Amino acid sequence: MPELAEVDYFRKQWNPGLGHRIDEVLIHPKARVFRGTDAARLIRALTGALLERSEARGKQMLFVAREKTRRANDRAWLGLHLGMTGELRVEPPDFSPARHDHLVLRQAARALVFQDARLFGRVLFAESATAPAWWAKLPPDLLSVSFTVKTLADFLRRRARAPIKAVLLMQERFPGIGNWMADEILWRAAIHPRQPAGSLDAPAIRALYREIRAVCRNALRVIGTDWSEPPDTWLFNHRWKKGSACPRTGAKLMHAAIGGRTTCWSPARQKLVT
DNA sequence: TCCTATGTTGTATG
DNA sequence: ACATACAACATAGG
Repeated sequence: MPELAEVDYFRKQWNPGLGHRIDEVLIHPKARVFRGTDAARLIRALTGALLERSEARGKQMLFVAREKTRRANDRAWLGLHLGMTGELRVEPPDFSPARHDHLVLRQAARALVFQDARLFGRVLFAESATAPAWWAKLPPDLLSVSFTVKTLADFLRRRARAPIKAVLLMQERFPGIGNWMADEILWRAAIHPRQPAGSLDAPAIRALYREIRAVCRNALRVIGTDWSEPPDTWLFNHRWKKGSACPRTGAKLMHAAIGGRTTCWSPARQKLVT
């Protein structure tokens, strides 16, 4: 479910817990979301710690806590990835975790819950004075000044033979873009999802750059703020149901698997060019 | 029963 | 080594 804006929306669901102590940590230790993570150490470190702040970068979230017993500069770094079905929510403090509630941070006035039915999500953890590599090495935000037309063009050249739809899903360059955002971007830029990434000319690359930024901005503003329904001028509201019409041309939308993912496009405005 | 799902990753192949 | 394609992961819902 979660892409850039949905992730930021879920991150903010835990805002009521910032500035408050964690009294108890409850986990399902054998859940797949803890693969590669020392869950016992996570419990030890976060119990009694003060939850200070949070951030989101692409689809990755970070929660930073200060431990009582460690040196003043040390922090506990909790990374959360929501996978396909992860969600963050708040429950009353006496809440008991259900089957899919794999991590619960219990505080005096509330419980912060991470749920994930399909277990494609992930929990990361570190204790250190500076951010761990899995956070510090994340690629630059698509709305930051370091994502430029040249950055984009260089990446497309390296992935020249892959369909542009598959390339937009690569998190190493397009953090936060997922299946619906990729389709929305290509539809707005009038680029066919099967178009090889290396075959885009300079005007197409500029259009792609512009629409990547626009879709990120719009998604964060509309969905990321309060999960508002996007307007019908987006592809978003039409892409899920087969047989629906392109909101710009009125022509029938097409669906096919491209890059291993269900893809929706408007053949009336997205043409393969050779 | 079969198919689908807003994601990543390990592995095979070129 | 690098780029590409795809099965696998686990569960719920239509």
